[in-house]
Amino acid sequence: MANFYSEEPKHLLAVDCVIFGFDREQLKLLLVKRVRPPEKDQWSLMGDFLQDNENLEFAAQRILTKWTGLEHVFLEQFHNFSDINRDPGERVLSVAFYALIKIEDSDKELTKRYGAEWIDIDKIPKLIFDHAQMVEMALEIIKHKSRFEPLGFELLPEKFTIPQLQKLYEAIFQQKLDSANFRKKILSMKVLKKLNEKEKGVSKRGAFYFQFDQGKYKKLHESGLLFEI
Amino acid sequence: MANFYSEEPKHLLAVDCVIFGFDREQLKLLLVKRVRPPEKDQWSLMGDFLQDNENLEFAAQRILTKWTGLEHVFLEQFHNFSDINRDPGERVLSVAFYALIKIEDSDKELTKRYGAEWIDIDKIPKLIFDHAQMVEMALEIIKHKSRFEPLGFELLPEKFTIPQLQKLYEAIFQQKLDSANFRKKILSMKVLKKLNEKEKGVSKRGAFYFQFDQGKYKKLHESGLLFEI
DNA sequence: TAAATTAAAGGTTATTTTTACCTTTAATAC
DNA sequence: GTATTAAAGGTAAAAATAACCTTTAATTTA
Repeated sequence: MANFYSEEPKHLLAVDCVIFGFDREQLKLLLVKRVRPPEKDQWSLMGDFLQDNENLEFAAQRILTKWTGLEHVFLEQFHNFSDINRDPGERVLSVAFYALIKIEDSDKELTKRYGAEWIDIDKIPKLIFDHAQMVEMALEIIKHKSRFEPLGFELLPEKFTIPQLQKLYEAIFQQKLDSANFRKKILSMKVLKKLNEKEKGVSKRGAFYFQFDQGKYKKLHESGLLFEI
Repeated sequence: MANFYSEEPKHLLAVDCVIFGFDREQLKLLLVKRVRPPEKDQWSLMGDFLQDNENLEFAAQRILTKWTGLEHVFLEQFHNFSDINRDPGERVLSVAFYALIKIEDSDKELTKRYGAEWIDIDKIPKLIFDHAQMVEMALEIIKHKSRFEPLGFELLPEKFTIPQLQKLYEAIFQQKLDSANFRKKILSMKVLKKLNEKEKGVSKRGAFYFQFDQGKYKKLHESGLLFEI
């Protein structure tokens, strides 16, 4: 490939991932203690440098697979952090992604081996660089976005009950919801498929399992948006 | 500054701006014919390479000032385009911004001198690289975002009438709105200040001018969001 | 084994918001 | 001075939301 732009400066580009999970009670983030200087041993998001042979989405997926073993994760870039001194080591721009994963599908062995930990979003420790800002922004974004897009399902197992789904939204929005009204609303959107199977052991009566119907959602979405909580 | 990451690859980073304006009738984009190869003389967004001494926001503002003369423009990064071959010249990642400007405040002399043109969004010509994709995404984003944030005011003069504001939203959403209901809704948000002055020459009766009250909006926004169209 | 307990699931009603119009008003044009 | 037009304000039906109540299906306890 020719050098069309040889006079222009080049930059180090990092990809950092805010990885969200939900353990049936609380929203959690996957964090790790940084293994190299600067700020070695401080809590950090998962990140790496963009390589020449990959685009940003590929790099983010590569990072996610490294730490969780998962291959097809919901991932979205949301902001670039480009202040000149944001990394005390050297100038590095960071492209921040957020990821929504089903904790129980992830490779806990792998996560543990690398020393990563799932931490409640209201117990996040001090983070390196501008990572706290990344987390805050990612939280704002999923809070807003999950009102209009079916993000929630990315955090739950394939089969989930309506009370489980409600707990998730309560964790995201940080507020209690009326269970009867929540049920009505979510069912009125016609994107859930009821299974003939009940959850055991949690409540006496047991709640029916449901599945998110991606196909139905796509149809609705194409015929003018619909999903709203 | 030490070289902490000397083994990592560096990348060319462009900043491209989707610049929106509104001429009282139609949403418009500022476009220009590219002055250098590859794809010289093809229509393009305004862009430049990120320099070492600036962050992304600074670079975007620099580009905007160059083409419009305006200094404090509404600007927001919205997506990175990073496919390895997106630029046929050399690998360049692009950080795309959208800008909302008041056309009448811009330096038309400057715009003209550089050969830039305001083009209706439904008459956009073929664009270089992935710029069409950038425009499409920016449009989607302002369409969604202007429902929940007072973006519209960035595109109108300081003083505007409610029918003017309505026309703008009709251009953004690409649909007619009921004028009585639109008026009620926008006034119910209590972020407009009515001026004791009427628009002349457009309609017989003349419509009162209003101003957007940034202060009131901020107060409302902080006490839980409010703005919604 | 029957009664008590609990959360799921469904139902009801009042309130608020939205939508679709209709009426009045203030200016200009004829 | 009357007709015309769009601005501005008003109204009523319909839809959506929110608050709360009842029934149901299971488990636990007596």
